[in-house]
Amino acid sequence: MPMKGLIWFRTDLRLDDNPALLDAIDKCDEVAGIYIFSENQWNDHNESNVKLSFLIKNLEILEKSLSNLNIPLITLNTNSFKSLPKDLNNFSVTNNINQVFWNNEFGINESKRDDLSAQILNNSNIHVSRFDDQVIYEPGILRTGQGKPFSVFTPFKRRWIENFDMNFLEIRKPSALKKSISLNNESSKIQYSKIHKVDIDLWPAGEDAAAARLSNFLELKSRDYNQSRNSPILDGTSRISPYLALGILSPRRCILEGMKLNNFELTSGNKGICKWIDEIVWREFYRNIMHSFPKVSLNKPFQDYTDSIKWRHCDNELKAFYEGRTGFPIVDAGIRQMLTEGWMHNRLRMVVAMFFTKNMLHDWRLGEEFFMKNLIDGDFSSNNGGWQWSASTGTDAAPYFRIFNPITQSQNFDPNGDFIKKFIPELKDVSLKNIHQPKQDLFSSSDYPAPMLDLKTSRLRAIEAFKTAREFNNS
DNA sequence: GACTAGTTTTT
DNA sequence: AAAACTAGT
Repeated sequence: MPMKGLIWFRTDLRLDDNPALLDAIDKCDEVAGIYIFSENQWNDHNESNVKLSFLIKNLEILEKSLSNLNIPLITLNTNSFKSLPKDLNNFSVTNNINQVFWNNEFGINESKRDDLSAQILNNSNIHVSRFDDQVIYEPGILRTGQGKPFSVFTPFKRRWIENFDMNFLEIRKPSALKKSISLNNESSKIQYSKIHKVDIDLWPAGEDAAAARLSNFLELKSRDYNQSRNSPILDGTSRISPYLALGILSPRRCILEGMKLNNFELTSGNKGICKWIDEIVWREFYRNIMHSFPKVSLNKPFQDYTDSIKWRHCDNELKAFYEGRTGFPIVDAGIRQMLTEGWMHNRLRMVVAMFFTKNMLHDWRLGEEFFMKNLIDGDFSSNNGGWQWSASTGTDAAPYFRIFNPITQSQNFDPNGDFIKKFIPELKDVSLKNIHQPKQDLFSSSDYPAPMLDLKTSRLRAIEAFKTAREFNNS
């Protein structure tokens, strides 16, 4: 009897550096891939339409590249994570699968789903093999001297480097199977009710496109990354986050290719490359936070005291914010970039999040949700980590009194207003002198709204709200 | 318990 | 130049 394997694909939609795929090919004579989709679950997690559209395109490409290895890709629909383990088990039993392989996901619902799936499959005498492809170190493994999980990036990174070994980055190529598997089930088309067209030029699908983008960035931009990453108009970032979010590209591959260009150094050599690798480690850091502190997945802040902050709630302000009409050009340009590209430059994510949580004093969870619903690179742990950092409710929190000034940020990082003009056409004729604060320009277009708030008083209001919550918690 | 150092800064 | 903060050693 041939050994039949099933690879359950989730956020690892690639052949390159895919440990579950490699092991399935090693151990089995015949292998199928499966992707199980749930529209309900997708919506429950606030995943965006633009990301869904990107997902579907990537699955089509994955299906083609898997077929070169003699591995068919089946897609199934399920109701939710709850119904999924049963459906996966039924499929496996019906098709006489002996072993199921997957790469772990660390979200709280995802872990539960995976544990339950493994249990049900084991009960059917199907062996389960689980791997890690999202991180260099299994979450929770790196610990402080006191044996606690890290909650500050720098010491985490220090330990990460201390324990690092080049062997971690050994990447094998998968080989093709001799024979294709025969299945009793047909694939079903992924069911969804709404879809958003992805700009194919901005986000070409597939791992070849991802690899090309990575090498293009590393060759042309990585050395200047230390400086140019802060300028939204220079576009000095790699823009690989959508590929990382769905696993079209692996973080290990990113680190390896970066290190190759830097004489295999992590801390010395080119500052830009080191900084960029840092960002991959940040991603791993926030995955560790999600793993070690389940509360952040349960709508709770990392800093407990911030739960008693009295957030404001104003529907008009929220509406203006969601549409990119706050009257602060750099904030609005960032929001409008996200609404048109499905992606926002990281400097602007911070500016926008800080403005929302501090100046507007609105609950960071609303902003977190707004981003997830509109980003092509939506990733729970990175998005949650970033929002909580900005809101000073999270790990490594910026002291609550350190509040970005959107005008200063605009002057520093979009000095000529080029980025503002690109995304806010109403302001295209505003003079350089007034572009960061257009309402002071007599000739500015009346289409653009007046500032929704006063920066100085709203800043003090936020500091006061944090102070009150802190004192309330100490008493 | 003292000391160090901190992604992304402000007035 | 200073600060209303604090994890990790």
